[in-house]
Amino acid sequence: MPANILIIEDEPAIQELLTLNITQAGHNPIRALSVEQAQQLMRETMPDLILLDWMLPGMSGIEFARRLKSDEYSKSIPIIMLTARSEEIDKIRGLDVGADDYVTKPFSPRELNARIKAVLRRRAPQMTDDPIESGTLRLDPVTHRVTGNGIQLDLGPTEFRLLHYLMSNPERVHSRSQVLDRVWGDRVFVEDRTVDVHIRRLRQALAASGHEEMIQTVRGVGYRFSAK
Amino acid sequence: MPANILIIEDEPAIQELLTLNITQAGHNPIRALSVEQAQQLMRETMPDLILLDWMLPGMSGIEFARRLKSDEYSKSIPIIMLTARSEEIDKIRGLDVGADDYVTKPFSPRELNARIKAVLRRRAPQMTDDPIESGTLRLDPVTHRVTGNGIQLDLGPTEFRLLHYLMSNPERVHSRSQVLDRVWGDRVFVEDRTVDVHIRRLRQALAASGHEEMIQTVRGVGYRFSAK
DNA sequence: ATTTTTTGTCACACAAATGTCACATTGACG
DNA sequence: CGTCAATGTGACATTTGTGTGACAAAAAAT
Repeated sequence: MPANILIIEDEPAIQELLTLNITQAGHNPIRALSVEQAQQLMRETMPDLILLDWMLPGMSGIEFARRLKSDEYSKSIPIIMLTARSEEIDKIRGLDVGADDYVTKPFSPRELNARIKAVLRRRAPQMTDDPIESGTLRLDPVTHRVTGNGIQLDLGPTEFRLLHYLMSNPERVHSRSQVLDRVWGDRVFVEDRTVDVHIRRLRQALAASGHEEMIQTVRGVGYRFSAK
Repeated sequence: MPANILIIEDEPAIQELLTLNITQAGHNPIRALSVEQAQQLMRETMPDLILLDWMLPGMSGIEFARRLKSDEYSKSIPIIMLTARSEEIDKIRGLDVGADDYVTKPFSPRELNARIKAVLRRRAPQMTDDPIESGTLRLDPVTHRVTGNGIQLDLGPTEFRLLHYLMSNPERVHSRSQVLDRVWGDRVFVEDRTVDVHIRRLRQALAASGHEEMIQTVRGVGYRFSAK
């Protein structure tokens, strides 16, 4: 699956190299030579990943990364930092920017692509408005309906959002706090165990249409949705 | 992350200097003035890295390095060679000892620490969320699943973490305390033997999918994971 | 205002997982 | 071949994590 990758790099030669790499890997590069340009481009296209040089004219890459990670709409976008030397990685780590990974220049195309792949795989896919089917179960975000084997399920609002989230990210294990973040909203003071209760209610509702064991418990970690 | 670093150096002055450096860098120096002493100390503590002078009384550093690299139990331990002059580096390189890096005396503390750090980072891959495959065994941290020959293994939380750790660092011997540090957490009061029990449980689970002898016992030292 | 639904939390039950022990087995070494 | 230390193994009590039903407050519907 191709992704939009925003490249923020002021040196044209490296720009070019990165662009080439990303294109060959089947992704869609978006090029910015400065932070200002990047901000402009981000309004137009929401990138799936940002490649960010840490030394930039004007605002430093570090500062920009920190700003991105503190903003509600952009903080979920993974960032890979480009640094000149390996010692700098530790320095940047210490500064506690929210970067997801680091690559040192000069980099090998193989390494870069491997890291891009890893970061993209790690990120949880967004919840869309497209209908989702999993086995005989079907959830339609638009009509707000869930049917299993033809029967319509009766879910409460929270149960619906929970199921929507789980079906959007099948096979993946979700910790309770991850679920709280994504399903309840970002600033809640709700106990972790509350998730358990809602999982149970959801399981009960699913069982009513013959869907048992679609939601699995991974002890000590969280829950997983699977078509099975 | 502090590491045990074995220093093999006969000149007391340089010994002292190295010790100081390593301590300041937050590591734990183990001092040996001769090869014999070093061998003795290696039985007691398994070092994460060896700093080795190439000119030593008795057996030369070169010979010792070669021996270490040919020995099953120590060949995975990285070695940094200390040489008097830069021209000697090429000579030693030509002799094809398995040294991982070289430092010339006199050395700057900064350079030494940088190289130590680099070697340690190279040798100790951190546990990531990337799936790991080893032969027909596959562990996926994201889905929290382990499959062997297609069939899914049923592991407890600790067994999973343990296997994850081992598979992240294969072909390498881990002492019980190292395992406790990395798998259990940083400050536990748990008996060393507890590791043995969990290793056994893990072996049992692996055997259920036909994976025998993937975890080997190195008597007096620890355990090693190997694709075989 | 009253009823109904939804929600978060709690207490308890139950099953899985954990750490430790005692004993069996193995391997190293004289 | 015998001794000793290290490791394998099964059993056990305890701890931990999760399922579950009930309940009251809050929100929504009537």
